[in-house]
Amino acid sequence: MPELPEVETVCRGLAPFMEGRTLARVDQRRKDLRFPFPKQFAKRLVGRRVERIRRRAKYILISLDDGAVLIIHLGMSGRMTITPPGRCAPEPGKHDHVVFGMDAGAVIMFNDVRRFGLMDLGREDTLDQHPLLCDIGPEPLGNVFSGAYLSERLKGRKTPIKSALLDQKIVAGLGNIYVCEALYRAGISPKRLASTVAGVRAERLVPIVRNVLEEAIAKGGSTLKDYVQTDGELGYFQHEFAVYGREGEPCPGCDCKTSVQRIVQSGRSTFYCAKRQR
DNA sequence: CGGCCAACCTGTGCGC
DNA sequence: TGCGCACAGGTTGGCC
Repeated sequence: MPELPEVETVCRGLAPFMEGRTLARVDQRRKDLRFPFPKQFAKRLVGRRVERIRRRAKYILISLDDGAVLIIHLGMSGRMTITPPGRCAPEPGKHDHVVFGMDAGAVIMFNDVRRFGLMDLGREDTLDQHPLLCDIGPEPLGNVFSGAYLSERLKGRKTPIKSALLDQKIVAGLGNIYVCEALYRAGISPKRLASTVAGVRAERLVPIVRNVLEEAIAKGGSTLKDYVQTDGELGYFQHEFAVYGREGEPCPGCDCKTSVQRIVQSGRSTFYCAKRQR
């Protein structure tokens, strides 16, 4: 379920178990995910101390004490499992593709059924130029992402606003769920051409996108603790969505019979209220 | 270049 | 019970 808020939550969950600790053991259990692993992957990681964990777009960035950065993307089905120090880690299963053993005893497993995820190694000092990161747009929670910025980027775009917001070059980290939710809150139809959102609608949309993401991060943070305590799974907390996955249900606050509709846009489900979103 | 679609891969749930 | 199909939260590469 990894969009920006989930990836942020995973980063925060990993940090206490990895930051300042050394990678004592790295077990790479297959040769590729979406792409092949880099050469000498495990070997280049073992013995390195983790300095910092952070997120950029939907990427997890783990900087190491030799200037390398482990870049991880969870794809559609990737997840991280943590077994805290002192507890017995389960045997890796069929879809546990990488196992990280920390010197303090924590065991972190990367699990990804569909293998749309990826891992790569970059350099801290040139990370901006890394092929996976160099074309990505501004963070939606940062200062660059303003009404003026979004407006400018939507100008002249003939694609639906839904598709434009999913475009990681325009803004980083939004996925199918949070785009649906943000457009619902903003009262903007997902079918509306992006160019017609430039201007006042874009000004309105930007703070709504921020709020949707911040709320989701806050909820992730509050459920995170419990998850690590119980079965160690990170990234699988259930949010309550207004429209996503609610086809046929009345949307919150709708007094009419109009219910949430599901349509398909460029091959992906969009959920929206045709009455409230224009 | 902009925009659309298929493809990557596995699992699950539903209709017949 | 089994089969086939639709669908799943992401991204890319190829085509027009």
